[in-house]
Amino acid sequence: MPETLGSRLRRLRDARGCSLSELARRSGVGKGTISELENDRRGARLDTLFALTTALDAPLGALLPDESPPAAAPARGDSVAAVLLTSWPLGDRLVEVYRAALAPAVQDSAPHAAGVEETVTVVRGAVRVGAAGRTRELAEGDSHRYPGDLPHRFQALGGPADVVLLMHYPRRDATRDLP
Amino acid sequence: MPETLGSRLRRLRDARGCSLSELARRSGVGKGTISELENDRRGARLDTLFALTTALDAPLGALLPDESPPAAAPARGDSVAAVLLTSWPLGDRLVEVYRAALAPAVQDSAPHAAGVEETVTVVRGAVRVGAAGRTRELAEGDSHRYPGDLPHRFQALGGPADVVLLMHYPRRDATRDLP
DNA sequence: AGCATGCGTTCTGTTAACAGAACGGGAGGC
DNA sequence: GCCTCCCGTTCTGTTAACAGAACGCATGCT
Repeated sequence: MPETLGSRLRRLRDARGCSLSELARRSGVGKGTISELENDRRGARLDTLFALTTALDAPLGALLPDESPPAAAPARGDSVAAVLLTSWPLGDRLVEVYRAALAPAVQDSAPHAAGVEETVTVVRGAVRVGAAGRTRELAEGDSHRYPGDLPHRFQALGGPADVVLLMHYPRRDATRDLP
Repeated sequence: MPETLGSRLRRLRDARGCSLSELARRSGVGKGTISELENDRRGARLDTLFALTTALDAPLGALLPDESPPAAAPARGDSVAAVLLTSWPLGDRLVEVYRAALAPAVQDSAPHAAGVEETVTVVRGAVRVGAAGRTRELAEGDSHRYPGDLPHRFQALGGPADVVLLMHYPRRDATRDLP
């Protein structure tokens, strides 16, 4: 039986020893709504879920598919499998942290939006990475930063490698395009 | 401006260099829907958010209020607040990735177990960090690696700073003391 | 100039999520 | 027995999220 939103909600409510009617009272959400949510007879709006989890003193994530990184579709690439660990806004910018596994084959990457910077830190193995024509060879523990708005390339050397990839996105104005 | 769902969605989309129309095409969500979501003119259903984050290759959490759910309680020193993002075993070793916020005050750290290495990458601000007597000054985007089994020191320069911290433990049973 | 293409916003009709009322059922009290 | 509470489900009318079309505004191309 696949873990559905309704089952998670019911389990959470039961765990709190809270009746459906009482949850309706405390959360301000209608009884019928909760009943049909628990039986997967309808979808939910975000504000509804938020009202429910708040009343149950649980984080919103308690109702969501155990997404976290693993379920989040790994970024594509023939020889790169990247999983987003976290992202957070810093003022008007965005920072993302990936864990990535590199296969020995060469992986070329198209340029990203203007102003993006990437930083790679090798956790296992050795890699050659960087902007096209300016790649660097990194051993375990080494880091390299390069512009992400130019074509760039990943390549593990002598076996698979693991890296941590930091993406640094700039302000949302620049729209320069590339040759 | 207090970080709304619409702003997070727009930032995420911009970060991917994806136009609103293209996101509509890829996700199957109507253009009008996305436009009004980004301008906070309506709330969203969960399935809609899922379709959008999937098309953007991001976890659902990227759109939700920053409740930093899965991670353990922050480890803290006087001027360092670190949150474990992920850890994974590599053979007989262990790698941990932290996101850490540094206050301007100096934070000295006792040596860790022998063989531990740390790598710091600055995400915002500037820091001085490294083994005692051999610290380095890092600007935004810079990285520095140093031995964790010697006394070392963190210090944000000229305001609070954010860093990503990689811990490389030689043995798997090493404890997560920080920093 | 004119026409095309792509962008983001606003408009329009449909559908479904919602609150609350009505319903049926089990557990106690007297 | 009957009455009363509370439970969870189902029904009913309202409201708003939605898809898609229509719109206005840029930029580019001949």
